[in-house]
Amino acid sequence: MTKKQLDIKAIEEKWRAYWEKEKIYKFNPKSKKKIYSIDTPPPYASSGHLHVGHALHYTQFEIMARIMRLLGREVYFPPGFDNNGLPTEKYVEEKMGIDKSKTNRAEFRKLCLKESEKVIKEYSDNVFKRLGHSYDWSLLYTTISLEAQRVSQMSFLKLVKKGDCYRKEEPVIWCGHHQTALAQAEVEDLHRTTKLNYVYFDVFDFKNEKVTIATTRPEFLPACVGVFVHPKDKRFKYLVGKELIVPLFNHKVKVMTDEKVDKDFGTGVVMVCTFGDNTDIEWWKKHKLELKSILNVDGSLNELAGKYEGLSLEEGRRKMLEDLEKEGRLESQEPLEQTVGSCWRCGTPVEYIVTKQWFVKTLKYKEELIKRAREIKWYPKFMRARFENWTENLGWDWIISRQRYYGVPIPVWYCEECDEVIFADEKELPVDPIEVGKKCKKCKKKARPEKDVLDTWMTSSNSPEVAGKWLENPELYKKIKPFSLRPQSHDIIRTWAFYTILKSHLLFNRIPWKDVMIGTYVLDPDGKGMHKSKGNALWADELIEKYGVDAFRYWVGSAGIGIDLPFKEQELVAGQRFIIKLWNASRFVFMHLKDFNGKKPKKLVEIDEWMMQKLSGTLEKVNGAYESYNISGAKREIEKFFWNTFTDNYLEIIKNRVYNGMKEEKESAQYVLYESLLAILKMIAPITCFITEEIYQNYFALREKKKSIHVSEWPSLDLKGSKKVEKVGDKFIEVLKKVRQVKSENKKAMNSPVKLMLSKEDMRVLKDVLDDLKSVVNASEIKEGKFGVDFK
RNA sequence: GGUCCUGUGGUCUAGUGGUUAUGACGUUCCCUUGACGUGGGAGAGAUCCCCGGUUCGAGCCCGGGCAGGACCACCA
Repeated sequence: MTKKQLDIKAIEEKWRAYWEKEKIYKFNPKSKKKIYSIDTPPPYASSGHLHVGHALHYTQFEIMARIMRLLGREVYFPPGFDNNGLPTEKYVEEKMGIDKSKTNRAEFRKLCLKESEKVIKEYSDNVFKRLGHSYDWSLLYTTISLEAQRVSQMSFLKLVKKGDCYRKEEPVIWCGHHQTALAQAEVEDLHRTTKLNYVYFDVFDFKNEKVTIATTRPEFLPACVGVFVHPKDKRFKYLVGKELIVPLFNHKVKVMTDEKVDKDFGTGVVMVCTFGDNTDIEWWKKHKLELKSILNVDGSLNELAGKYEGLSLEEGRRKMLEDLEKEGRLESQEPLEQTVGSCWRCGTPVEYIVTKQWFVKTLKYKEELIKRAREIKWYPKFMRARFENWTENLGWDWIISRQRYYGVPIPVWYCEECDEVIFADEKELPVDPIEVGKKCKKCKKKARPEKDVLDTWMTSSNSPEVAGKWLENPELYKKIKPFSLRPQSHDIIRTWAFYTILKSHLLFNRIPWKDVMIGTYVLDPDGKGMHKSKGNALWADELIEKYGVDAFRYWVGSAGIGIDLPFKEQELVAGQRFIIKLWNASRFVFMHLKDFNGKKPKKLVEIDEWMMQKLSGTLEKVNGAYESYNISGAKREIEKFFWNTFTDNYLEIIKNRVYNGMKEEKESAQYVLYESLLAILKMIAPITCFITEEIYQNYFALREKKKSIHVSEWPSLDLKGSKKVEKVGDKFIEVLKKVRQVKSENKKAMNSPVKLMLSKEDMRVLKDVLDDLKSVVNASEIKEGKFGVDFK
């Protein structure tokens, strides 16, 4: 027999092209099958270079799509790309070397769109198609498409109509670098060491009386609007109601009390500024303090900062500290570990400024949202706790307006005269208000278009509606909603999952999807998070180049859902071995199926029947694991069955029969070889999709008459298992193992000839399978007696 | 500070109150058998993080620790 080398790359290319040409994964809306729809996470379309964590995540639910197809569902699996928002803006600015604030919005958006298209093409080819992903490409969507904009704007208008969306002047979280408002979910912790400064304040009308206040943000002195002490703090009782003079700026502020003051922090006296932090906002609202906004939108100090105007906060702080020191007002400084909020994109510490923004009501729906989330099945279950934890702790309504250039425009105009808000008509969506003139209905004056855009989550939260063509094809949408599955990673439960559940609840009064599957989070081999900046990120394309896609997918298949997984290259080696083994086992099987008549024999040889029983049991277990998103559990079962039962044992047992056996015994083995190999291929096909297709097409396709193994049906074996056969087979394997052990102990080859002695009991059990036993252990005879292996 | 997850041979991992505690990688020894040496067989290697408790019986359930991780909150 000539060695047939496996050319993995050629196989991958061949079937990739075939699947695309034959539209194997096309969704058929007329199908009678139950629909399984996937609300895919649209990746940011950036470069085609993908790190293993992402590649694993996307492949993980892609495997689910294949599984559901195999289990008889009509799978709706649209690919999507997110090219809406800051990352795209930044990418275009950097690549083109332009400053977006110096171009006009329409032009900049055009550039972004053009760039996105290129990137999407690159990404689709180099990543998704390369990895063998089974999307229906005719359903491709992007978050910046006109249709996505329409959905996003429509959802906005509907929420406004329902009274769940409002515009209000509020302090908002602000990124000075990006010059935009941020949502709570976009803020990340930044640990740093700063200085706690002890500063003297004079007490008004109290000669020589001074109060020391500890502050980490002296640059906010011009915005100081009040001073607080704890109501039960005896040290400062005398101060309450008096006024202090703010150093450097000399305006007076009142001393008040609040329970929230920590007596033991600093000096126990706190200044409130508008706004240095969250507590400032809380006290400002609660005690109805004056508003002194000292920040420009770029984070620099404005005219209220007097001679410090125009300085950045950092510079302002330095200057003010210098001046405080000169005046002898800086008593001391001490280092302080603190955590501040920062922009998740650029790391700039966030500030708070007061502007008019659009909000979606969320706080009043907390409880309802938690109830909704309980209607959804979470895989793994404990991930729901993250959602509940986040929802319970929410402190702000969702701010949806962003001061950015590129994004979905907010479809409103404001009357210059009466400040009346003019909303777009549902029929004219999508609309960019900048490009459309509107007049105020009341005063007939020209209206000013809104320049802000919607938070990108405003669109992403309607991914089921975009992917499912809510407005474009309502008939279709009706069929596939609610979606069957939302696959996503755990770090965006508080954003993507949260906002999607919120939007679905508000717009449709139902859940967006039935199941949520949280993907595996990949760590580096030492168990640390992978980051480009840390230099420990591993690239999927390099691994695929080295081991092949199937080996990579094999590794993906071994990952448990919702847990962290340190990357081990070793797993890819194991995958490679598995693929080669599968290939060789198949070659062996086909060698002996050349004259197979394709019929099920009237009677199977006992060991063959046992094999079919084992197969049937495996199919059942794998089916159950697959249905509950337990890919790794299923994979373990398949592997155990394939490697252990099928190749190591069964193939060895029937060897002699298929080479030299009588017609009936050979036909029995042929039938079982055919059925069990086909079943193995199908079971593992969702994971290693290329090699299984290759093997299927080489032999099975002719008889099975399906275009691809990936649109074939789950094997159904009509079997009546008998306890007796099971017992015989298991005993057979037990004896086989014992003989192998003796041979190994005696340093003999596995095919060395022996004479075998079996106990009376074993003889009785094995009486119908002695021929197979004889051939597999190469025994010239089997006699009754005390168990023994004789090498003479 | 709150919530959640995870601690099982050297490494990774399965484990659903009763298993000689699963498998893989590594390691040692043997076998160039007619699919495969990228193979086959055998072996060594585990006080199941610690301390209590429930139970006839705990890796698994409960309580308390310890360690690692994630998410969130607070920080004047």
